[in-house]
Amino acid sequence: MHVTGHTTSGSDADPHPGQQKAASIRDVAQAAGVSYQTVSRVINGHPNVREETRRRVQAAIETLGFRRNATAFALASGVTRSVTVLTTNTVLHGYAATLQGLEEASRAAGYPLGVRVVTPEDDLDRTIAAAADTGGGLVVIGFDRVGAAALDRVPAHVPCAAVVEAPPPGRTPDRPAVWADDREAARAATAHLLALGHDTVHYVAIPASTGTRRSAGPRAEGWRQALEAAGVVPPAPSGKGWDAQAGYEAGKKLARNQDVTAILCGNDDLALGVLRALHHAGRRVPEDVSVIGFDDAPHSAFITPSLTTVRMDFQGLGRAAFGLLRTQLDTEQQAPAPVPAEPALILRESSGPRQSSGPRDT
Amino acid sequence: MHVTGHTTSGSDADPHPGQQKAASIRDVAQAAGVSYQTVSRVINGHPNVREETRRRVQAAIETLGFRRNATAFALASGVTRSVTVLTTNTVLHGYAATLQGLEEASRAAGYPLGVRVVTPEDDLDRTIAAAADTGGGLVVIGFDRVGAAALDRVPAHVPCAAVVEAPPPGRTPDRPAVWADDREAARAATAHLLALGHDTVHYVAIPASTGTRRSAGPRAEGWRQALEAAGVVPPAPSGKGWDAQAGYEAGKKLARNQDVTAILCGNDDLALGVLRALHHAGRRVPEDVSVIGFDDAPHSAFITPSLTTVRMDFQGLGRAAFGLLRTQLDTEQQAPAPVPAEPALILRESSGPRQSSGPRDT
DNA sequence: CTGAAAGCGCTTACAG
DNA sequence: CTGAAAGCGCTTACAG
Repeated sequence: MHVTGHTTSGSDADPHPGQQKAASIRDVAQAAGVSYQTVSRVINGHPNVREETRRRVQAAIETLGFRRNATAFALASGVTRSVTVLTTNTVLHGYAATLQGLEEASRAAGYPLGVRVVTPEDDLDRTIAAAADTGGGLVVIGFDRVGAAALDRVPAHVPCAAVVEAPPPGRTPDRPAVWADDREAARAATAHLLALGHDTVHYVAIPASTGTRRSAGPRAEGWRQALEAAGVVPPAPSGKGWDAQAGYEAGKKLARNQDVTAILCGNDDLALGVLRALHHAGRRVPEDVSVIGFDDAPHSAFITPSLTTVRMDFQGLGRAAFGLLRTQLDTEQQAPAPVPAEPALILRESSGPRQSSGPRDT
Repeated sequence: MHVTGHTTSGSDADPHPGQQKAASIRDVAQAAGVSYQTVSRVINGHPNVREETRRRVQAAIETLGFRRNATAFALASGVTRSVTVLTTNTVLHGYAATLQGLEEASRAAGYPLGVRVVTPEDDLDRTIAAAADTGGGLVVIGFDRVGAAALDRVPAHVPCAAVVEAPPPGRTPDRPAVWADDREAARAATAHLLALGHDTVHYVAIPASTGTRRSAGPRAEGWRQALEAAGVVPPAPSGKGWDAQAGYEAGKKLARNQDVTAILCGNDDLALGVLRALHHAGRRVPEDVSVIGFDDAPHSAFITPSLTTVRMDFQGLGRAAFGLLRTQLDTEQQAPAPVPAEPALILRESSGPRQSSGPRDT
């Protein structure tokens, strides 16, 4: 049964929630016997304040429990130290982990963090403007089409950093951005399966982040490159979505084809669905089919069979993106943004050598 | 390989990022040939404005791309429509899904949403004060000890709503709060296993949210009640953590005991670990052991065996909590907060009748 | 229906 | 080293 609590003080109509008003800079000044300007100097750490004066002001601040009004500060100074992240999703592993990294970094730096989800139905420009109105800067997560579109539409004067898929070789994003080399990681994962004796590797794709262009995304490209480098004609990729259900659909079809002995998936959720479909079809993993995922989501090490996958340092990307934004927001010298870890292939139970057992007679 | 992009306009030293200043209320007034006060009336939808005047102001607003400065509005009006959520975690299913619901609801209402993670190392009071300084209200996620402690320390004058575990029967939280009846859900899940013929049900617990009190949390209590109602002495609960690794540790021990034929877990991650441990020990699920989880995380339907679990409407809780906060922030009449769905037992492959096969001879 | 004044709580120059 | 003034962009009463 669902239940809701009551309101604390009962009355809905009372616009004055009791409690005295917060102390202002002038209250402190009066208590310390100085002008409020001097209080401003103290709370901003200005050098030119006599030691004893500073002490007196500090004492008054403590006593009154003064905290500088952030809104007034922002309005008067024109600086807003805050970040709002624009993303299409907050729960899928890649997004959630990136968000986690952003939160960590913003917390360490003392920046408030805002989050706004953008959906395909939204008026992108309105959403961006509203987020920018908050002051501070934007970090946009551009892993998918809508996210990438949002990034494209951020006005040039708005401080902004992005975390994106690996851009095409030689190309560099228009905006400050961070990414991991998932193209190379996909290539390496595919090459690994080939080296295991598989004739080819099938690919279950995540949706592309680019619009109508030729690109199918870095992961698909890396997969294709590895195949072509081995003289193998890439089979048609499948997959229409991000989640396990989409993986299941794609997996059902692949499972029917006895020639399929190795599958690379665009993320671990897809791989989970593929595994399930393979199980339903009675095909063993890794004996009959090898499966490799992407991202190393938390559950991937614990499912059975445990999932071979490419570990991605999304948290690191989030932290780095925050660093990139901060250099635009804060003129003071600051520690360089931490460097994310490289993607790494994690070998587990779901992949193995091609078994030369059964011939291709379905 | 990790790579970072460049900054857009090159120069780090340029404090003026080009672009003209945003239009103010006065700019609009001048363009429309009225006083800025009239502009204020128009943007606030005041009734007493001549239709033609309104139109002229609107036109000027469009032309200049005016957007009301949120900071100035907040300072002058004293109202801040924003929420910041205080949580100990953003990625575990229950937390992430609650956050998702909060984001949805805040977006629908046009409220900016902030997120701040609190850790045991933090000075709670400082963190809370900083979050409250942002203006607006707080929503605290009190599923665990640190979250519950944070909730306790929110000053009385700060608008605040919480999402918590089910409180002890008859007790009601000090603050406006929402919760689901997971006590009853745990009772029902346990009763279901008993009805399936299992002699007893073991419990792998999530950490308790209360401090040193007697309570082990509603889920543990519901489990215990169901056992006692059936005249079964509850075995000692296990589990020391939230994640699959903790479940694996607990599962290893339970797997050794051949008397164990049914296990209820405090969440799906723990259940995943338990499943893995059972697999390693060669005990089949559900033939030898039935396992039931809690929460219905996204992957639970796709693992093998698929997980019987209690579905929790965390998103609904998030939405409801936002509604509870909004009534404190906004005096205008508003639609009542949506009611979350009841917890529901979802039967899948991991649970089944007690097999009377082997006797208890280990 | 519309304008001129005062103020939200702070900061940034300007004077001593 | 410290104070008095003006202003950030808006709103809320007060006058017409």
